[in-house]
Amino acid sequence: MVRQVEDAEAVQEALRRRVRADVPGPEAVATVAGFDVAYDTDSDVVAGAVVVLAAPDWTVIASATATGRAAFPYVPGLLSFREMPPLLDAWNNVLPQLTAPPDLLVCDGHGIAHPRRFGLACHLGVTLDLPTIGVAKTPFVGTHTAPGPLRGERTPILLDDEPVGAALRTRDGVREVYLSVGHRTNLDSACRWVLDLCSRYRLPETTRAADHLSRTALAARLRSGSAGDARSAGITDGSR
DNA sequence: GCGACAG
DNA sequence: ATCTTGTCGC
Repeated sequence: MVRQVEDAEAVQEALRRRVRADVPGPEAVATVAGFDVAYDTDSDVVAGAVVVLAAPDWTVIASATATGRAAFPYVPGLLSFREMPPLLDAWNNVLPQLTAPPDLLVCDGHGIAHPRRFGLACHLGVTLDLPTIGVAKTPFVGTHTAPGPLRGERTPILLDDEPVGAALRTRDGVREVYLSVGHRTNLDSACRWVLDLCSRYRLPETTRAADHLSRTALAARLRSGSAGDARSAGITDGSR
């Protein structure tokens, strides 16, 4: 497993140079995709989910899941190697439902706020070559002070004296979220769109919908035994 | 050397 | 991530 870790870190070092974290973000966002993975710790079964929401009210217009077995352990700093396989499978399942790629991707976890500046959001963004933001529920690396209590207030997350993300208050009085650029956008734009996605709850609608779907898919997969049918193959119908 | 450590 | 009861608040 030591070897597995060293290889993964080498892959990160190689791919990190493709990350674009200081470029203009999407001007307009017609559709945004949310990504999440649910786990069954006993069986090692995982379920990845992708949801696509449409502006301006972020209604779910498409979604898909994919289930499988975790092929990589959870190692802090190497989360993407655990979550990318189910997420890419779910992505491939949702693509046929779309007429155009989403303008923005939002995933659970960090982007460049990462020990090697290459968190899950970077890996996903670089792989799919689309604007991507990482939104995490807890800090990972760097330091920050508490932002003010009102929606929209934010403070920088500093790592080696560099701003790599923001602690952002998405609703008045709630605990902040920790966001960072994944790929092809910048911090201001990322904060702007995350706030737009948080009109009712602390977490973005993308995260909530993807989280719900991944849990549902995992439960369904655990309920209906072995591989072979459409569900265990990961083929799920999109909403509409 | 000793902890901390996204999900 | 996941395991879990009650409880506070809109």
